[in-house]
Amino acid sequence: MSAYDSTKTETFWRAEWDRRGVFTVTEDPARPKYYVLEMFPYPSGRIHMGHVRNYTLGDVVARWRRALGYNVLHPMGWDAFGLPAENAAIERGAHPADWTYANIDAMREQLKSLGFSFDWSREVATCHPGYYRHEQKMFLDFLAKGLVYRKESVVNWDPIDNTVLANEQVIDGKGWRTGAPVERRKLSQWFLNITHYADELLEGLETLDRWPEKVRIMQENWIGKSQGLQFRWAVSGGAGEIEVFTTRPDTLFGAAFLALAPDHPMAQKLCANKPDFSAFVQKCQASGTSEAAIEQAEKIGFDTGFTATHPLLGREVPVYVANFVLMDYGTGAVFGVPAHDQRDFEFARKYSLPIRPVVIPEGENPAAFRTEKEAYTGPGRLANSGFLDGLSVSEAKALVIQKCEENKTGFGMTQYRLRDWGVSRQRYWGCPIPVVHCPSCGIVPVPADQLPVELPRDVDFDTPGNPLARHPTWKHVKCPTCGQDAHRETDTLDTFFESSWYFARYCDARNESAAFSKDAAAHWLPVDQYIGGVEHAVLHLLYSRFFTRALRDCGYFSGSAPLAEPFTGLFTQGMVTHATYKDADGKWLYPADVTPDGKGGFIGSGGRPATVGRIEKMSKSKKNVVDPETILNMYGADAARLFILSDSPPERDLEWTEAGIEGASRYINRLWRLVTEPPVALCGKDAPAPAQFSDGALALRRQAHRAIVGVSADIESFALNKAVARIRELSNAMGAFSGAAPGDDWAFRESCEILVRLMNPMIPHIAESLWAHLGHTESLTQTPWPKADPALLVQDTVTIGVQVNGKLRATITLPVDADPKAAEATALSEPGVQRAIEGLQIRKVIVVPGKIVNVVAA
RNA sequence: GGCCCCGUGGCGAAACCGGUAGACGCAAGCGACUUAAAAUCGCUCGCCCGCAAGGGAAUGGGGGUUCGAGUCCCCCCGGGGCCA
Repeated sequence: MSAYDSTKTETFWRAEWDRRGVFTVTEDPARPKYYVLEMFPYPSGRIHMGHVRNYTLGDVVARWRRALGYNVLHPMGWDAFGLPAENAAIERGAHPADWTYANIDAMREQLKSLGFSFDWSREVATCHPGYYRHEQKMFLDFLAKGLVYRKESVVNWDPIDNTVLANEQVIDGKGWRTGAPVERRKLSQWFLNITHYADELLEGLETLDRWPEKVRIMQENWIGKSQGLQFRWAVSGGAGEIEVFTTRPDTLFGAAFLALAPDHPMAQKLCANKPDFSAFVQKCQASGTSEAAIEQAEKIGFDTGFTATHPLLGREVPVYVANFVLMDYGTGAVFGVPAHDQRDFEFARKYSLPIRPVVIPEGENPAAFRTEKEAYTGPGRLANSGFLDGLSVSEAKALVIQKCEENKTGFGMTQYRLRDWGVSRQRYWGCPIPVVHCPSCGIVPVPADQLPVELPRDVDFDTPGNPLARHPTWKHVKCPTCGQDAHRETDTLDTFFESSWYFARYCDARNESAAFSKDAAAHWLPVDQYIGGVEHAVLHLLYSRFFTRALRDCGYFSGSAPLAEPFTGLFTQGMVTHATYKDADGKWLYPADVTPDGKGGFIGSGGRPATVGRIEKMSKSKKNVVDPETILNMYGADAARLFILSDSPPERDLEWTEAGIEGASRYINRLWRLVTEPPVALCGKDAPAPAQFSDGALALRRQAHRAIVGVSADIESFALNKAVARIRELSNAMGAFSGAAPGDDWAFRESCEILVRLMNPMIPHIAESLWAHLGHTESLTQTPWPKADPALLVQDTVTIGVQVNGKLRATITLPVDADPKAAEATALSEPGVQRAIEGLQIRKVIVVPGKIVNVVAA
């Protein structure tokens, strides 16, 4: 038999799968459904190793579920709107649409060459009007439902280009292209009311038991629910009242000061005549505006000279303006309790304010307890707090809220860190927001029968700013209500909008009259297994969870089974990393240009020495990238898939190495030889099983049937590196098998057939080829997963360790059902055990059947 | 600073409910085949002592629980993530 030709084999089988249409799926109510989805890519033009890993994981799941008899939906599409297309237009003059569709064509070919079992008939591209017309309808439905509103919001403004910048286009506070300091401008923008669902999104997390704990915690933190008290303090001299929010109403008696955000209206009012105030405000802004930066910065304050009246004590406390109070959070005003908040503590030290403990840890004497070095934030009982004394923290919180509600100075309330989702982008390459601004009717939705509002094709990128806004005709329309001159909204939607519902579109991707039919959604949703990078742990996943609820409330799903969670299972894969290389000048080198010098060092192109740097995530900037296409051409899809599944558990980072892909490739060739040049001549395909097997054949059969159970469990739990190891173990045993006894050929063929089916989800091309070689005409894509024979899974003997005082001294092999007395006797008769207990008294012998014998001696 | 995750041979990793630590692979070494190389096949391969048989200490460090701890508990060190 000739050497394995991966290119020929792989090309043949991909064409064959295509010809037979084996991955095109329709709803089959007779079988259980399984929806496996990988995060769709941005069509940058080329796939990278992260894609290969992501889609290989999904493909294993999809092929395995099909073999188990599920009705599997496994689609693919393109997250096709976004800034890079506009950059290409500016830099190369390519039209964003042409550039995007060309990239899609190129990447589709690349994905196809990896043999992924996608149902390409359901492919979507979010930039296609056939996709975004439904999204525009959703926007209007949300608008009608009160889930969309408009408000003023701050944007990053580049004063040279006269354009709005996305956050990622702002580098160190400067525009990425112009380098000009970015200004903050207020614009009227569209928002989605995600906070309406804050509680539901939080509660829903508890039902997601097949999500990583890590991601659930991230979302919980992001939503950031906190319960507390909002109440009023009167400012001295009749200057007004200040609304204060706190999550620690229990510590009210420890209040030493009141602090306002620098941009709080009351701060502006109280300090209007103070000459130093504006300098102070500038100083606050200099330390940065991010929450993290403020936390690191020194706590500074500005004494307004005013006091505020403590609502329960009647005492006066000073009012400061402080850099650590944020206008965005709560009411922009806090009261400071130095003994129980670290920031307040530092602040009080600096300005010599009293530090009065009011929560005393259990077991401490209230009279003696002091907070000397840092604030005490733990639990305890209230003291020095009048009517609260002796209560627990939670009891005191409830009582203070109750008191404030009784005397009408405040009320209990819940705060969220989560903000509403701003979806307006002043960009061309996005989904147009389907509304018209009319001078007399105001905001008017575009009537449903006029959707989609399509992007105009004739735009220019010669001048900065939004091409839609300066297009000569596009935005000028008649008001749909009154018919007078009006203009279109020129903002487009955030691209997270498209990715918030694409999983639902796949259920019914060619539906022209609706985003998806209720029946199709009811059949396929929710996604049973979603797979992607952890970088989308918060935004994309939270937005999708929100969308599903918003769509539900707009009647998109059938009433009998209203959907809340779009993804019931989530797997977040690790990154693909690679060593970095630099030349003598410190410039990054591509791995492809670096070769080992055989002495542990490396040589770059031109024979110049190269140094190896850290292993890092593959990135273009560090050039430590390996192009999947190069790998495919050299080793084939199966080898690439196998390597990416071997060794590293999928949730951990995977280091791409040349040695690793070489090893995978060698194994593919070994498999080929194992089946095509077997150590035992194969018997006929349908030869009857012999009545008796040799010991060797029996051992091989046992191993093969155990592998079925093991590999199944490993795939189920995403331990694909272990699944690969088990397959290798089985093939190693088969390679070492040399039986010539009657029936050995039958046992070997059986193992071959099991092996090939087990490896099929991972390396499907060679598996198909070997399956055909074994005489089968049916494709593996139609072949059920092998079933283990229970009789071959039971062990009749077991080898266990014998310890003396916890140290291993011997191993013994016993019948599985040996009684403990026999196990003890065998164990004690072992020479190693005898040696170890020589001169000692046996105190006790612990026998755990099937596990261990431990002799305790002294 | 808070919360969460992770530290196992030269390397990537296994080790189920606490019960033989290192499966599987990579790298390395030796040998066979070959005129030679590649490929392939066989053997060795965590550390220390020992020719061996065997023994000793070992899962980041320290302590604890237990007949028995990589696994459970406490403290510390180091790395990573999220939120501040």
